[in-house]
Amino acid sequence: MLTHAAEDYLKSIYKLQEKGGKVSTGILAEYLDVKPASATGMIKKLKTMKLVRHQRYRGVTLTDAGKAIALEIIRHHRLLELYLFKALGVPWDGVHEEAEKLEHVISEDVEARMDEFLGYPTADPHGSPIPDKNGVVTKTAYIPMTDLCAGQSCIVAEVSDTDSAMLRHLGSFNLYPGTAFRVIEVAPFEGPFTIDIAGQQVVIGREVAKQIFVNNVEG
Amino acid sequence: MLTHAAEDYLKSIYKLQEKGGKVSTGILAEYLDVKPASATGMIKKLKTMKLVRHQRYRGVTLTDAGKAIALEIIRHHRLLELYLFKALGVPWDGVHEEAEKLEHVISEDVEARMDEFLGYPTADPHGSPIPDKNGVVTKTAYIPMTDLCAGQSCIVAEVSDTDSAMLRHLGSFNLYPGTAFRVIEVAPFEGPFTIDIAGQQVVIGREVAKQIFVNNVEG
DNA sequence: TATATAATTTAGGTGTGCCTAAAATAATTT
DNA sequence: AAATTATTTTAGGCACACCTAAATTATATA
Repeated sequence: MLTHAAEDYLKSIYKLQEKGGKVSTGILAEYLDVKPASATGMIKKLKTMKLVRHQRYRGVTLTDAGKAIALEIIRHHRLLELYLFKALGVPWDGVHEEAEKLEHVISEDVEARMDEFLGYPTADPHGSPIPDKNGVVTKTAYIPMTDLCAGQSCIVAEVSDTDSAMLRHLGSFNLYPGTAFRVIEVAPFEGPFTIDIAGQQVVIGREVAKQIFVNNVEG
Repeated sequence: MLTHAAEDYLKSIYKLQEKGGKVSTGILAEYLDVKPASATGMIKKLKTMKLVRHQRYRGVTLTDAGKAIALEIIRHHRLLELYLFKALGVPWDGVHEEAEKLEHVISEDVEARMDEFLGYPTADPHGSPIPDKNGVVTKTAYIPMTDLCAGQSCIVAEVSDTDSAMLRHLGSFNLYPGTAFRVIEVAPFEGPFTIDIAGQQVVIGREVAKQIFVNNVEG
């Protein structure tokens, strides 16, 4: 069995390589809030286990074995998030933190039971896809909210799950995956978005909008 | 926050001192499957944190602070066992192992939600009492099954939770806390018990009987 | 091309929790 | 009381996952 830290590294490498191919030690270290030297050390360890490929100064990539483990951990995480949300009513801005600890500890048996209870779901409370038992992820190309123009309407598909204060903020006006809204105005010079959610007008800043991805864009 | 290992030590000291007052380093080490020298090391650490009292060669005891933490961990453990059993259908011979890992990781918030879901229960699937939020345990003096005589009937109150093979065995003839049975025969010279469970005759050996505690003895 | 800057790796160190082997202490037996 | 046995403690080590500081290597700028 791998250590928790090793699992976290694999998961992080997977996420970073999704948007950018090879992952540099520095980026990885920053993502994990760890010094680059620590990341180098773990990369070496993972390399001896044949879970990553690595060339000095050229970044890391996951091997198939490494990717399989990363996807398993991500599956644990997202199923847990959804379970905590639906079965225990944990608010959506709290599930990430909780799942972060549980994901390393839950057995395959308990995971399968949660999966069954939830009816074999495909997305977590933030809209991120849940890999299936075999590690297959169905990823859809969502549109960044920042690409929207005034007059367009859409449905929220996915929201970044890392910043719980932002999630509380979005929750306060019911902006969840599945929620529909229409863009009323986009202020010039990288300004904020004014949108209409079920008749309510809400202003959303650029930084927040960057974390929101949408679907079914019309108009 | 304490380390997982430290929490396990506190929990073990609590359980051992329940039946025997002061706990020797050797007994503690054996219970935790660790060398005595390792136990000495942890005891020293816990002493500097004022969680235990210790005199060389005279054993350890928990301080009030240490006891409070031990009871909190035990509460986590037993609530988790019951939750896994009732909400997710994990078989009773598997919940102990699973809870052992989860107890160190679950938040107070999730625990409170499980407690609410379960209707503020007072015993886990093995009949062990669940301490309340303030660390108060209502312990009842149960009777060891080995004290029973032929002709007596009773209700199962509690069963040791550590040996999962034995739990599977007991489960196979529906011997759970709450199950009623009547002693038909006790073989002489420390022999086995023959009992009647809902019309079925079952033979239970001494070693197994030692792990069973009963209630409401009649006849 | 030489030099400055940034990224990466090496080297050495910390705290935790475990280990073994040997020494010290206490309890038990003769 | 002395010797044996068992328990407990000390001493020294190991693996893990992190750290800082310095050296190396690559990239960008003058």
